[in-house]
Amino acid sequence: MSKELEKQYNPKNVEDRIYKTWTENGYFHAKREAGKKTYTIVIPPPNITGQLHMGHALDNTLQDILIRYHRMAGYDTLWLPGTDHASIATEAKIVEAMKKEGLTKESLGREKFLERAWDWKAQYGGRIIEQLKKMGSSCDWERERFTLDEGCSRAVNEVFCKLYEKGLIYRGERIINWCPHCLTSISDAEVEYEDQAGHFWHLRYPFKDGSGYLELATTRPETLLGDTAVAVHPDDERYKALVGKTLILPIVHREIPVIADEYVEPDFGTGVVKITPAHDPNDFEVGLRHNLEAINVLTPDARITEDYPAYAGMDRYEARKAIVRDLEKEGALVEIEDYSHNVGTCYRCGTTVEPRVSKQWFVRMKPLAGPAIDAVKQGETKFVPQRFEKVYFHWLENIRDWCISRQLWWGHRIPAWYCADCGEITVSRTAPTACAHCGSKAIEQDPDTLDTWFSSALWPFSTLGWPEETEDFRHYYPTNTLVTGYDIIPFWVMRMMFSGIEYTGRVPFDTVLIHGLVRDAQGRKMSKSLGNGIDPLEIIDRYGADALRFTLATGNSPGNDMRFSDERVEASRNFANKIWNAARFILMNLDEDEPAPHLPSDLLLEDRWILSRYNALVEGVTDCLEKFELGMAVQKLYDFIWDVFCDWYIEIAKIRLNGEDEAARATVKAVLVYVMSNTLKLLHPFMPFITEEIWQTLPHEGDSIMVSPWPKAEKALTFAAEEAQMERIMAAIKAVRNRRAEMQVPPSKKAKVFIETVYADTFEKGTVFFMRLAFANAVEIAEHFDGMEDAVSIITDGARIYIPMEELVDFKAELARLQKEKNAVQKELDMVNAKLGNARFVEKAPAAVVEGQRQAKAQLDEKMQLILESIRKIENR
RNA sequence: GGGAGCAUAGCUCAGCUGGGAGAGCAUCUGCCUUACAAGCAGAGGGUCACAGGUUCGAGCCCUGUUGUUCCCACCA
Repeated sequence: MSKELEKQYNPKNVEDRIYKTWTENGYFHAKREAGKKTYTIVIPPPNITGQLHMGHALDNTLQDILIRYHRMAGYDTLWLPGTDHASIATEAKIVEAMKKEGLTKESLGREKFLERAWDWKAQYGGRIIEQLKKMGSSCDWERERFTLDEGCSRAVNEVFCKLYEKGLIYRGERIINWCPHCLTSISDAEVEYEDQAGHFWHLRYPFKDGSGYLELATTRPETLLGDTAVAVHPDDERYKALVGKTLILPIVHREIPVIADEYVEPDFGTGVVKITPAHDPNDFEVGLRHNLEAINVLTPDARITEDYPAYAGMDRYEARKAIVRDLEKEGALVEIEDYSHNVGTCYRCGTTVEPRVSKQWFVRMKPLAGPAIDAVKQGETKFVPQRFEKVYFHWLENIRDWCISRQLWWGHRIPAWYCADCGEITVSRTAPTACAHCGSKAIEQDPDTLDTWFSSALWPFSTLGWPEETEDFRHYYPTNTLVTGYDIIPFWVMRMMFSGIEYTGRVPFDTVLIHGLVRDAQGRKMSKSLGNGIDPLEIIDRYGADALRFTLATGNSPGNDMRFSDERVEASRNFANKIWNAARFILMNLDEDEPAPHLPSDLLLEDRWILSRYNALVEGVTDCLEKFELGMAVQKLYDFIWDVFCDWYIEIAKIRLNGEDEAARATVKAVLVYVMSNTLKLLHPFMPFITEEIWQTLPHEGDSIMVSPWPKAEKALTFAAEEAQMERIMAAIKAVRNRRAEMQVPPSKKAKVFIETVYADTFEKGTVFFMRLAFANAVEIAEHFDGMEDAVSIITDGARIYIPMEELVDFKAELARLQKEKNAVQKELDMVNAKLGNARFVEKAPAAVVEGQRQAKAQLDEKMQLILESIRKIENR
């Protein structure tokens, strides 16, 4: 015994130490090696305010698996990390913190506020990076970026100016989604709709000429203050004659016209709609078509303006009550109906969004969307799983112009200056000193900043140095795989796609690997408000990062949500411990100066079998990784390590390890180390820490498992015949164990085993296995044994096994069991015979399938013979 | 209203291009067998939601139905 490991694997003794050696050796750093294929992933940058949650843990586990695999497979591999300034989320947090000190943005002023924001970034921006390191993420930290750093900011300015020059960015007065809490505009993608219980207020608007009234219904009576028309459908016979007449708006007593517009659905409600262009997106469109005035009745924080003294200062909901009351007084309220409808809310704070007319900057999307659609249609970028293409297409095909200006301070300030003299706009990459149109010095920069996602959209190339033609950009762009959740497709994936195509002329990545959400054990979304979030760091603390990663990578297929539970992590932890102990066992048997494993030539059946199985594993795991079937890869590794290597090979290896034959000992040790250390390589992308720790302890060549070459499948290691022989022996051993368990024979009771078979050569090779694994104290093999009438008999694949344990044999039970077995085999035989008897099956099915059935039939026939014989013997007793 | 996912063992889920119904957990039985009780050896447990269809053959492909989850959508 040369080296010893602790009895249980303790990740805490391992993880930080190993991570440190990796970074100290610069293994994560991409070196732009000539002649190597590149593999690049840019990280979805987490928010600087964020804490690592399960979503990050999953996302980064998948990325690290891909990165580590490709690095070992010989690619020049770059995983570029960084963080996002997350303007609205961060600003909200800072404002909140300031509130506790009695401060507001305005009282502090822009400059002081930004100082605070940068302090905030310095304090919290590094926290999530440290947490990513805990996960084992092998990012190139020397290339870490931030969306608001100098380079990214230059890219943002460049893009803004380019698009402006091309006419793809414009400033205009439009109706936008306004958050009265965050006090900023937000984009369509940032609005979340939810069903809210509300009411339908049926109102009547009187005609000016006293000829009665029009009845209509609304869910938002308070917007009545801003009504500038009432609309009906042009073909609606009921109202055709009324179009053009004038109504008196209740309460306000303003004169408004009845107009005809196709937008109105005649069958809905009374078929009459009040039109409030300033506070409803549809009404806004109607207003444009009919030249209606858009009267803004709400302040930015959604209170009624000073223009309506009776309600001035009331918020939307107070005003609603007051106005309904007044409508009732005026006799304009007909009835109130319960009604549930879809209401837009701010994705950050949940406040009900207020559609609002205001002057904002927009990106003209139609010209940009087309090429982004084509790129995916033509397969330049593909989604895994493919079905998510539909989400992508749907958004791009129905896209509206992107509102990019935000009334926030934390972010990229819009590079546009307004001239006080001529009123023109100067857009410039660098701060201008005078108006580009009239030369006036009286210019002032737009106070607004850009949507966070504007800079995120440039992330795959801004981080590599673009707009400069840097070495990194030339070398690593376009990137390869983007890993993200399906909820981010409209926010980010789509925007990176059109941005990449527009600015660099190339798609930013060739594959988008989409994963689902991590839910709690009950299947609920993890959320702060529910308090059901599971902290990945706590899981790491309890079970280790490898166990967490393994759990996240397994039992889940791409794109589907997964449930997370402690039980699953426990199973992963147990697996880590299993590997640990397998390694411990091997190490116990190695000498101090054991050389790195080279396969000897005097291999036995079981050596060839395990090598052959290992070889198939290499092929399978590699194939799965190439196809992004990470869950399947990990399952294959689990099954091989636990069920094949540990449960069978190690047990069998003990025979020679405990023997005296030094040559045999050397051979089995070499095979053990060879299979173990190479399997560790295959497992390394999934469980980087434990694999490194063990690999370092085993005899090895090279400095670290993470930079060692990925195993290759070799023809020379495929032993089909040995696999088949071994399977036959294993089946026999299982049959013996099974029978003994049924008869409740304790393992301590050893027995002689007689194997009656025509496959003597095969079973000869497995004689010792029976002693070790089937509780035998002696094994005899022959084509026929006499005098076994009183022994327990077991039918297995190609053999009948006798165990003389007369005192335990209940012949009645034996007979019943044999009958049962006979029936089972007969059933199988019937099915096989039916197939083979079907001419169309034999003719049409692939040759391999037919051959497989023939072999199955032969095996079943053989087994049936053995069973019938046994039955006859018992009956003849 | 449109689109998508899911429905397989008691629970959570795999099952890739059609040919063996599987894993983990839970349950039951027997084991401290000198790597591992976070373990070992066994066992039970399934009309693969339902109804049709294609096929020699369907958990898998097609159509429909039901249930469920999610995304999108301007019905005031």
